[in-house]
Amino acid sequence: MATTPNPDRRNERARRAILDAALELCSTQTYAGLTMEGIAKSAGVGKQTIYRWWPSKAAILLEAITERADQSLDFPDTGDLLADLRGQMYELVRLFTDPMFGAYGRGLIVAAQTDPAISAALLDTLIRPRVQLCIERLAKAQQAGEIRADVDLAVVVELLYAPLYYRMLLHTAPVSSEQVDSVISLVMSGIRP
Amino acid sequence: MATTPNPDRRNERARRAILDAALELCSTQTYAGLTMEGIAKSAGVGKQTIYRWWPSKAAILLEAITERADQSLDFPDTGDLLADLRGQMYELVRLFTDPMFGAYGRGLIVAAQTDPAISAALLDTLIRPRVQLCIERLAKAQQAGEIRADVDLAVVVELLYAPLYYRMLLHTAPVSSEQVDSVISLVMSGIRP
DNA sequence: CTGTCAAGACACAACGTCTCGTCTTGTGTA
DNA sequence: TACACAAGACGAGACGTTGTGTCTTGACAG
Repeated sequence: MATTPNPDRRNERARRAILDAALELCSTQTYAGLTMEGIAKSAGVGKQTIYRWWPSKAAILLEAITERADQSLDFPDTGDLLADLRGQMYELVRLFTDPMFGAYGRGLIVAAQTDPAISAALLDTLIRPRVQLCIERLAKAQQAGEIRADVDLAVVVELLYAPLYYRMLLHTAPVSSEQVDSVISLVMSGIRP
Repeated sequence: MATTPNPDRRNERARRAILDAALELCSTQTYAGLTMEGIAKSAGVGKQTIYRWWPSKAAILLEAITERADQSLDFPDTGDLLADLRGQMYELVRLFTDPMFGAYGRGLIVAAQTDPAISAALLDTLIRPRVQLCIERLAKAQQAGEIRADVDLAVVVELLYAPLYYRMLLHTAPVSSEQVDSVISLVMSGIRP
């Protein structure tokens, strides 16, 4: 069909089966080993049903992940900036070192290198909202005088999180909570009044 | 042949043609569009000749890049730490924003996600030697009292360079010399005595 | 009764292996 | 030193395999 499909008549059972099969297969093997045919077979679904609703396997994964990641989007504010940052970043370390999430997190970033649509969706739904929340938390601290007024908070966020992505993607060393502590310690001493 | 090929009888002309064709094709199209058959055809070479000497297209690119990157491996030491860092990092920005290098740099990192051999080679030949040189330059500054004695220099290097990789791979914002300036400025104020 | 569904056939592209016949190269012999 | 020759690297491309994305079919649900 060249015409756009009708979402009202969509079979929810098939959608669920496809998303679940994609995550299931991705945790079993590598992202590279994930195929449309594999997903279709494992979900008990025709290939056309997949191609009707998703343009690529990366799009499937992105939807599956977004669905699960929507929860726990809030950045804590206990009044203790260090503790809040540490808690949030430890959580990210947990995700990055989780074999399942690690596999498809890397897979999505890989897909984003060649597929601009995936790149944009990844940024819009996962990365940027969380960066924004971190900036807002830092802004409160800045207003409270815990951070120098001239510091660009967007740069601080990059400084905090980039080393985690760096290690995850380049495999120079394992992502760890020790790394988080070192990074926070150095960055904090650079932005304190 | 199951036996290993004899390097002494290797045809240098074919090797050159393959490496050149790989770089050429990689700059023309995307890394994903790079195929063994394409390289073979473009180099005027049989596929077997490629498979005899390289296990994957990533291995070809790695060798081609290493060959060119060997030069200019030294980290400058003009006595001015800030200027030295800035110069070296501007150079990296230039590479990352170069369309050709950008394409196969990203390609190599992508390949490293699924191929441990590529990952190891990438680290050993390109990443770690340069990280080491940066650490050594920082160590001199530390001995000269420009950096606090308790600062872990390996973390500093990650803090400096990770944001560039972060932007290159996640496409949150363009890699730029302005970013370098912000990062250096924040990091320096965190490590000064 | 229109459109989605599961199933699978289809043409295409790239993979990695293989088999040719040709040409090159290192080595042993004179 | 000169040369002959076997080993093997070469270009070309056929081959079976796998995954791609599209199309067709008949069943069935909104």
